[in-house]
Amino acid sequence: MERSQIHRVSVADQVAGILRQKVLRGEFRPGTSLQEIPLAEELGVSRNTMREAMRILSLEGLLKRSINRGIAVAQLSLKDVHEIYHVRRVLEISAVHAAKKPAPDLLREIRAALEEYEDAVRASDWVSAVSHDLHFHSLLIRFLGNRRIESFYQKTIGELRMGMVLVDRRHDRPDILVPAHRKLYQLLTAGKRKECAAVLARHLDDSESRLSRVMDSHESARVADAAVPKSKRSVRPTARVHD
Amino acid sequence: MERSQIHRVSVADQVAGILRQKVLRGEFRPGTSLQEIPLAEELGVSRNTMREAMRILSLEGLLKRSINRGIAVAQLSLKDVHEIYHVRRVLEISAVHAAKKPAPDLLREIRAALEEYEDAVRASDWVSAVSHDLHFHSLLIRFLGNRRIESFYQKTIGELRMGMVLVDRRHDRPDILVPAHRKLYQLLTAGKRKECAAVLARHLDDSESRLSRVMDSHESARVADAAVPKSKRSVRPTARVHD
DNA sequence: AATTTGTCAAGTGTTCAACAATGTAGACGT
DNA sequence: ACGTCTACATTGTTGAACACTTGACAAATT
Repeated sequence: MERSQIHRVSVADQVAGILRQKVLRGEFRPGTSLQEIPLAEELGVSRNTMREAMRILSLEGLLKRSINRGIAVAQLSLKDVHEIYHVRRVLEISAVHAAKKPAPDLLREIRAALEEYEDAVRASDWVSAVSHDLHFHSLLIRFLGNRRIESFYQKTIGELRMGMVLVDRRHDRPDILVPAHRKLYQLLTAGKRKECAAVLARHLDDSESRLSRVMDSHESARVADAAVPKSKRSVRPTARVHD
Repeated sequence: MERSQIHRVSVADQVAGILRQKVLRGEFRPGTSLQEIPLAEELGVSRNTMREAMRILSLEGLLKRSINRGIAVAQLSLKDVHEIYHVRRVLEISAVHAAKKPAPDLLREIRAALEEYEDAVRASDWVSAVSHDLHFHSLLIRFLGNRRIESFYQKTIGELRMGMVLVDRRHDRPDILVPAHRKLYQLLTAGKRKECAAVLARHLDDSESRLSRVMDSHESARVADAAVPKSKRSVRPTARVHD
């Protein structure tokens, strides 16, 4: 018996976790509306608990509520992507600057993430590659040693990930970003923080414009699709939204 | 008829707003436990709505839930204060650096906040002074022009404010911090961002150590108080907590 | 034909009442 | 004083009900 924390979490939290995974893995596509009753029945919980779970996710930014009209999976706009990358720049660069004498354990973890990332790329497993890429960056944030910043970063990255699973991977080539990561790790261990920050800034700019380009083409395709009058869309793109 | 947005928000959100105010104004002291049924009846809403409202606030960090034991107003530790000031340093300094050519409207708002702050200090209205002080800093964040960062900052400041209302104002002298703010504004309008950032960093350090000192004395007083066996405490300070 | 109005079903927002699961406090015996 | 047990209080969860909005379609109007 080696459980430091007994596994006691509320059902609502568990449901929120399940939904979160489904959203982040792309099982629920952005824009699709989630209805309380069917989902609650599907997971075998009551409507109230499902509401609580959805409330959690909407506060995390993964779901958008529009009052009396229901809840839908959040849809990232280009502006959102820009904003999220701005967040990343501010936090990750601060983190790198804070890595004056980094903990060896953390550096080891970063190295591990890097290797897994490279493995995934070699195996052409893009989904896994994206995951390890983001994990690499999440580890950088740990240099700040700040729980609040970490959870904010994590939440923000979650939104980004949701936007990334959508994109058709054939349109992007994650392997190109590998050398940048290797360089980052190298500069970090060498203690060249300033240079590392500069490389990181360029890398994030590059990554952002890459994603923006892909999303832009998708966006225009989606809009063109919507122009066809027949298609009944379940969710209005310009709904008043709160939360 | 000149209502741009008809006042349509869910009851749960309104309740959350009311509770938020009460917590931030110090009507609910940190550590006090909030019970669902009495509070729900007091505001004339059902228990479920109250639960939703409390869920919102606990995700904001103002309330702490410990499963099956209830919800209590969050209590800032010295470590929390340190972490929050760390967040402030990272974000506010980034913001000042981003103020290359600041919007004139924003500068005007900052000036207004500064003057209100000074007025409050002259009137010895400490509560109002703290409020305007924090508002001044919130406006700095706007230089980043990033909704996500702003709401994160706002949430963090909320936690801090909750901790500040508790401290007996006689132990601190907010007036001392006025010149620093004036200097910040002055450097900002002069476009001396680097220097402004330096002053800001010092100011935040000063502010943190000031609050820490006051809280430390309170803390020890509180602990000593708790040592008296008779006093029935409604909430255990070391409860396992989630959310 | 185009616009307006009425109707209706579906879904959310909210309430209520109950029960189960858990934690709390006091009584009890040792 | 120390644990154990029991009764009570509170939270967690469920299920059902009702009021209101919304969106879509049909009917009525111009």
